[in-house]
Amino acid sequence: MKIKKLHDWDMTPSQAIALQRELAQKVSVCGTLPDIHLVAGADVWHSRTSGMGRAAVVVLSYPDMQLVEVSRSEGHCHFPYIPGLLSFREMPLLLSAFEGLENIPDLILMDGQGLAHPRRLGIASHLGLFLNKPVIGCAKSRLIGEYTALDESAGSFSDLYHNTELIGRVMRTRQGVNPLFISVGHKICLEEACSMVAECCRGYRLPEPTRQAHLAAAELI
DNA sequence: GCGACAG
DNA sequence: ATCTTGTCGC
Repeated sequence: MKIKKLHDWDMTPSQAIALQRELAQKVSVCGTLPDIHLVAGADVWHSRTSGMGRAAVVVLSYPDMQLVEVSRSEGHCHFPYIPGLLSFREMPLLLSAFEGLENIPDLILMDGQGLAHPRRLGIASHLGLFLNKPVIGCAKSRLIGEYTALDESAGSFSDLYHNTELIGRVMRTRQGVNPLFISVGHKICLEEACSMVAECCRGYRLPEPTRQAHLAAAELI
């Protein structure tokens, strides 16, 4: 798929933070979804020894959740992992993988936060600006925000707040497992983001697009 | 100053 | 995140 070049990636952490503050103003935190036929999942795998990484994007049919396409991209990761600056480490590879995609997804589930970020520009929101598509942030753990304990049962949830601001939702997708941290990435509202994640689950903790992207990044697909 | 901290 | 088999629990 075609991707517009918003900006370069060669910058210092403090420049990256300034850029995040600017880009956050362009994020669309609402929007009605179009008809969904294809849903993509994206994830990045990192080697512990070499500085190499591998991004994987999978496209699944909706609501069947059948694998339609896999696109991967490998390379060296230049930017270090710094909490709050994840996209500057993972996005260059991720965008290469999206460029190789032939089937254009209607919606993307990204492994990581969207608005649930100190400057409201987690990797899911950042990705949404590049792709100009609806993106949902679907993280496996918390970056920021507070929430009250949720029930152990599948489907239970709790709102995630940063001070008084609602920034996401903590959702148990399966009984007895740790919850997921869902937040708006781009061009979607929190309610729709949560219902889409729930509709993409097939008995596992992770929704199928994210789960299969994780497998594809580890070359298990 | 100290602890917390997506992947 | 990565390295990794069996093992414990629902």
